[in-house]
Amino acid sequence: MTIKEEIERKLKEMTGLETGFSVEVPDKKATDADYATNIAFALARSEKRSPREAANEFADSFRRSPIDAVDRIGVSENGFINFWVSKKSLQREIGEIIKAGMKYGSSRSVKGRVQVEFISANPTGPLTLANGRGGFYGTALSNVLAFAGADVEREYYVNDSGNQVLTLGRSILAALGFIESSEEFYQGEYVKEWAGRNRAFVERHREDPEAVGERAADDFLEGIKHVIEKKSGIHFDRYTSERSVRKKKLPEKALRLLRKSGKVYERDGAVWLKTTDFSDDKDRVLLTKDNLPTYFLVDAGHYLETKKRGFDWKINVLGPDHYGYVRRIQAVADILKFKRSDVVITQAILIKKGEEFVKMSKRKGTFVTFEDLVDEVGVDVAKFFFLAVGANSHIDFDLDLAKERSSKNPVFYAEYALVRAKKILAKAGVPVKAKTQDLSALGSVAERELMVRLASFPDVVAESARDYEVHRLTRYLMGAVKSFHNFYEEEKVIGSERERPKLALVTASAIVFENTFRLLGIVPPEEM
RNA sequence: GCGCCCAUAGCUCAACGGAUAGAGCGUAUCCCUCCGAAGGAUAAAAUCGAGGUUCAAUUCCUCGUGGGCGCACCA
Repeated sequence: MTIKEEIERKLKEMTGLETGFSVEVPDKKATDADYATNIAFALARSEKRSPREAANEFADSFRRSPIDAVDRIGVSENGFINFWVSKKSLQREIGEIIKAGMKYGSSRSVKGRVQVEFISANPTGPLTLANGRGGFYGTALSNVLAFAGADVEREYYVNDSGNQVLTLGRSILAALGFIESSEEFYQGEYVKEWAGRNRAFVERHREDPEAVGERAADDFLEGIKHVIEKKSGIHFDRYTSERSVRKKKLPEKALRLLRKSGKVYERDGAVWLKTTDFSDDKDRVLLTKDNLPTYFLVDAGHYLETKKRGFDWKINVLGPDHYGYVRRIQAVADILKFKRSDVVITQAILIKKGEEFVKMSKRKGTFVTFEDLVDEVGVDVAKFFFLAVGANSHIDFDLDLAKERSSKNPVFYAEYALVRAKKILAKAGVPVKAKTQDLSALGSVAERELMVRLASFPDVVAESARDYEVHRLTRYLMGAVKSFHNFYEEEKVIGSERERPKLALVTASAIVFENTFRLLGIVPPEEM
C-alpha cells in the first residue's frame, strides 16, 4: 500500500465516507505539506458547519489515533487538511523500491484479458502523424495496463481488402496511364513510386485492379511494419488481417448473432442494424442491396473473433476521423456481450507551417508522414512529445519547429537524470542491497522531496490504468527527475559522509525512472 | 444545417469542481576547484467573451467568437 493509500484508508475509516473526497499532492505554493484532502468540505456539508470547524475537529481526532505514515497534520484557513509524511515511512518506501526493483509500482489491481487495438491504419500508404500518435499512445496504455495486472494483447487490424484496396489498385493503374484518373484516387507521390517500381506486375494485371491493390497493400503493410517495429519500438502481438476475417466467414457469423438480438431489419433491399437503439444518430447498413458486407459488418466479424479468442474487454484507439464510428461499433460490442468496450479517440494533430495550418489528406498526398517525423527528430523525442499530452488534446504541430527544437526536448532532461544516476552507481561499484541498508540518515530537504516523488510512482501508475490518461506518467517523470537533478546539485554522493544511504536513494531513483521510461515505451538510455 | 472535440504564459502543453493556475522552450540575472552545466537558483509572463449553478468554476450549464473533425448501401 502506498502512503497515499494509507491516508485514504484512514480517512475512510474515520469518517465512514467512501467517495466525495480526494487525497492529492498540493500545490507547493499553498503549503509545504506532502498530501492534502478536501474531506472537510464533504463533512461540513453533511454536518452543517464550516469546513474549517470540521477540519479542526477531524485533525484533533486524527491526532488522538495517528498512523505511522503521517507525523504531522494541519488545517489551512479555508479548510483543507494537510499531511506531512513521516521520514520513517519514506525511508521504508525507498527500501521497498530497491527490494521490488522493476516490479515496483506493479500490481494486480486490474483483472482480466484485454485487447488493445491501435493504429490499424489502412495499408494504402504511409503512416500519418495521427497514426503515430495512436501507436505511441496504444503502446503506453498497453504497458500500463499490463503493469497494473491485466493480460494485454496489442492488436493491429489490417484493412487489406474491400473498397479502399480496390481504389488503391485503380489509383496505381491510373498513375501508369492504364485507366483514366479520378478525384477518388490516391494521389500521393508514394502511389507513383510504387507503380513505377512494379510496372511489369501492374501491366500484367491491368484488368484486375483488385490484385494490384492487394499486392500494393501488402507492400505498404511491410513498410508500415518496418516503421512501427524497427524504427519506433512499437510492438504488436497480433496483426489481424481483414482478408482472414472474411475467409473465416466471421462476418456471416456475426450477422447471425446480430439478427438474434432482434436489432436487424431490412429496408430498401439492404440489411440494417438498429444502432439508434444505442444512441447512434442513424441506423447502419450491414449488407448492401448487392448483398455485400459493409466495412462495419466485417469489423463486427473482427470483434466477434476477438470475443471468441477469450477477450471480454476491448479498447479501441481511433483517430478523430473515426468519431462517427464509435456509437455503432459500441453497439456491436454490446450485442456481442463484451463486458467492457472502450473507444479512445486521439484528437487531431494540426499541422502548421509557420502561422498557416496545412490541410492534411492521405488521398491527396498532402501530409507529413510519421516516418519523416521519426527520422527528423528521433523516436524518443517524438514519443515524449506526443505522450506529454492527453489523448483528447488537439496538438499544433510544426515539423520545422520540431526539428529546430528537438535537441531541447524535455525527454533529454529526463534521460539525463537517469544517466547521472547510473554514472554515480557505476562509480560506486558495489550494487546496493535492500536488506543491508540503514536508510534512517536520509532526510535533507532535497532528499525528502525526491523520496516523496518516488513513493508516489505506484499512485500514478494506478491512476493512469484507471482513466487511460497515460500522459500522467510523462508529467510525473518530469517532476521526479527535477527533484533528482536538484538532489544532485545539493548533495554529493560519492565520498560523502552518508554515502551508503544516498546510494540507496540513487538506486531507487534509477529504478523508478527506468520503469517510467519502459512504461512509456522509451528505451532507457545508458549514455547520452 | 446537425453532432462531437478544442481554446490557459511569447510558443507547445498540464491542472478527480478545490488553496496563491503548473512544466518545458523562449526572455532576464546569478551558479562549474566538486559524481557529466543536456544541470541548479531567481524573476517577468496566462484561463477567448457574456451570463448562470456552487461554500468553491480553467473545469459544470446556456449563448456568442475562433479552430479542428464527423455526418455513405466508403473504409
